[in-house]
Amino acid sequence: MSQEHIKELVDRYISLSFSVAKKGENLVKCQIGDDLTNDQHYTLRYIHQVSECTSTELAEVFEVKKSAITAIINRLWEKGLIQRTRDQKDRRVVYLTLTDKGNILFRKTENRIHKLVESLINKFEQEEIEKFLKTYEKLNQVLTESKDYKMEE
Amino acid sequence: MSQEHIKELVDRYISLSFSVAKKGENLVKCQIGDDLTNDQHYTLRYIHQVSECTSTELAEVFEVKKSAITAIINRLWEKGLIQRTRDQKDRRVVYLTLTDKGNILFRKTENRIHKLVESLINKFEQEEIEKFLKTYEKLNQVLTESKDYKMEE
DNA sequence: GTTAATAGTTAAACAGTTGAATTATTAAAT
DNA sequence: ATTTAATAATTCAACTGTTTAACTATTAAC
Repeated sequence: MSQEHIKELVDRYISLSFSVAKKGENLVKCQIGDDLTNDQHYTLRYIHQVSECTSTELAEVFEVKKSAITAIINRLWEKGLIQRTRDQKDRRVVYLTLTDKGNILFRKTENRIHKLVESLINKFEQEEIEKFLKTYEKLNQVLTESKDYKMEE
Repeated sequence: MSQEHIKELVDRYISLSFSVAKKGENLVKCQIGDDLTNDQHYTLRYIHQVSECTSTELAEVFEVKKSAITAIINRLWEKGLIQRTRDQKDRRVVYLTLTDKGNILFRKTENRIHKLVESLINKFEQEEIEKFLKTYEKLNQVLTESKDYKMEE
């Protein structure tokens, strides 16, 4: 592939990924309302998915430091959406779960987002979506493998 | 499409977009180094692309409020990477351009990012990339049109 | 039984964001 | 032509999310 062609693909990809992420975030924020930020909703989403998890697990999944997780969890905890439970065997560990209030709020917002995406997804052929996600998954894999990429010179 | 299938696609897409964005950001940050944040580099990138622009234009492109742009521009200006020039006809307008220092730094970091992406892009067939970007562009278009999506109930 | 490692928190500092108020300038109204 | 509107940009206070470094509490290793 020529240098010029690569540059064009890169430029297209960078612009797109930025634009799509931004627009997606904004649309999601409209559905979420003022109760939660996007990151907070995403955190609830993960905990809901796995039922129960720890700060360390969240930090690994979100690829941030543990103190960043503490801050987010504190805000969700202050809103009464999350419960902290100490492990009785290993008392260093704190398990995070959704409270009833957290569950209700998550389901409500998730339902709104689901309807939004449903209204968007109809504009695509099913096969187009499948292929897109397949390449996206491959990209994710490649990025994971390149985690420790360093420049030579 | 069945409800269950939609939910699965949505879940896959949300997880992927989050993960890819995060990993991409981290890789880019490694190339940029400590001189710039990703947002700062992206701002330099846009100004470099269009040669000259205003705060209002940046706010529209990045879909944030103008005061957020002022903050970013201030930091770049303090580093001597950006120049502010008042329009002589309409003295409310301030044109933003890269300084020589800004140009040199941008080119250096952009070159490193370019080499990174080049090393990743080889893992894909050209046709796969084209199709992926095409769907991505369509998604971007659909999101743009849905900007004012509101729930019915 | 002392030393290491681990899980989580705290505090200071910073980037990015919003919203409301402000300044300076230009456009519109009548 | 003078007042009123709108526009471009900035400032300030408040907030979220982030990192780094120091710290507490607990468990594992030797």
